[in-house]
Amino acid sequence: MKATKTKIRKYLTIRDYIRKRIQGGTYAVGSYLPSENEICGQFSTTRTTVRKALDELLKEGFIEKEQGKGSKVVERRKSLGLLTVKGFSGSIDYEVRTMVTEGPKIGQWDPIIPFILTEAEKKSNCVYFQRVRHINNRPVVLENNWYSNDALRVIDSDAFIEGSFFKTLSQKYFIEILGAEQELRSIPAGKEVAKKLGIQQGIPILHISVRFRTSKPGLNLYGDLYCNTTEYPIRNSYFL
Amino acid sequence: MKATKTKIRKYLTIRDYIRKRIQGGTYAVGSYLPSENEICGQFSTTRTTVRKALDELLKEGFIEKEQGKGSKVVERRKSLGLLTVKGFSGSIDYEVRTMVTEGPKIGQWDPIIPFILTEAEKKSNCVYFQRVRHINNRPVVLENNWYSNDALRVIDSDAFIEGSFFKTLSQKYFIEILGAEQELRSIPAGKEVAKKLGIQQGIPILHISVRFRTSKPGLNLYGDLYCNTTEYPIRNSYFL
DNA sequence: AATAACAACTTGTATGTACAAGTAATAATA
DNA sequence: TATTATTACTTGTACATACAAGTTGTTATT
Repeated sequence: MKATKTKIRKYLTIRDYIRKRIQGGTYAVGSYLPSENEICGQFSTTRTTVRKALDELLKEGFIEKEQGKGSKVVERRKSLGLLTVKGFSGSIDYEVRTMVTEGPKIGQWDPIIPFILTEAEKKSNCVYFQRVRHINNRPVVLENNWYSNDALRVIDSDAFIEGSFFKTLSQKYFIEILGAEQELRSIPAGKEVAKKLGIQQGIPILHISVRFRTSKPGLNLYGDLYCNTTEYPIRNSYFL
Repeated sequence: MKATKTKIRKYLTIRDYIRKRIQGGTYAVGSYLPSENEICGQFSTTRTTVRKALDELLKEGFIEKEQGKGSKVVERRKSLGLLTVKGFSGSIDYEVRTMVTEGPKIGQWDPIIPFILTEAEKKSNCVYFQRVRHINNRPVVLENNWYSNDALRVIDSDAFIEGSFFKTLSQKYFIEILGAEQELRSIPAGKEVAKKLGIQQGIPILHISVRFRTSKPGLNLYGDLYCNTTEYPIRNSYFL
């Protein structure tokens, strides 16, 4: 018999402790963590172990280190290679306003999802919602989202922190995005999409199917995006 | 006066030593590196330092570790979030055949590049070449590439290892891709692109502008890709 | 007042040691 | 023969310590 001996590993304990405080806002973005020696004191351990914990947070994109100064909490989104909408000319980030146009509500898994669902997901109901992202008051991205209702309950759109679903997951549920798989296609705008994005039918549209893996076991977020890239291209980047 | 004292750091020495042997094929993909203790012996140091070197190679995607077994050399492309062409249904990787259709030759910087060139690049001549990637003997991706001739000389396309430019850079010049920035757009196929991809004009095409950052200072690779995604979507993924 | 030296912090690199835990082949046992 | 235990490797975690190197504010000097 193999007992489920989840050996506690000190550096993971420290990592999780600090991460929760970053997610919850106790350690605010831009501020510095306690020094490595202070953390050593709190957990009665050595710098080797504390530094291993901080290395994890560094890899995960929660902090960055500055020799002689300390470990600074950073805006995590920047360090992930997530797709973002950016202005066509120049590098100005445009203000994106997000409107929830449907749900969240319980529905059926849409066969448009090009990823193979897990057995658990297939058996589960699915939560669906739709959003439209506006730039300069014009609709640019139509986004459908699904996730398993067994893995996470329905969250009312009014409860979205700053209108952001991901931010809500992080700050209220301590759920983080660990990675994603994407499929990109160029397609002519269909009737529905054209209507919702206020463009002519047939205009080339960037279609993105994405599966986000999260830190919550069993929870994947599926997305189906239609982007009007004529004015605002989609950008992403990643570095070692 | 501040002397340029490039303090040698042992773990970087070890990292570079092993990396070159991976790049050059001395440590083949799929094989295991010498054990940490053996490396300790070679460099007369301790496991702490060797492990730090291996951690770097892990981050860079050159190896993966297996407890109780060793450190295995892996195909690096898989661990980078680079865009790859995948089959529409199923997860089979299709065989992609690449044909160099122009160059490499010295030419002008094309104003289509949407990234801001460095001063050094602007002043330098630029090396240009064009490739068409085929799947099942049908053209799917048209790719234009540029780089500064001051940073890297012209490489004859006959010298491409297995037809791959990136593989050539790694194995012959020890130059690695550190990251990339991309812009994605959906556009109607123009006359030239339609002709080279064997499709009708106006069909939606995925247009990707990309800048690859490399490990060689001053060397960026610029790409301008036109992908026919009707049969084969573009995929990429990234994980922490 | 401006500058230089210092002190007190921070993170970075490195040594040395010990034991836990996973893997694989071998030896002992039923 | 088939199973189990042992052994000898591998990587993983953790301790304790030391000094290098970068940052910042204070103190002493000019």
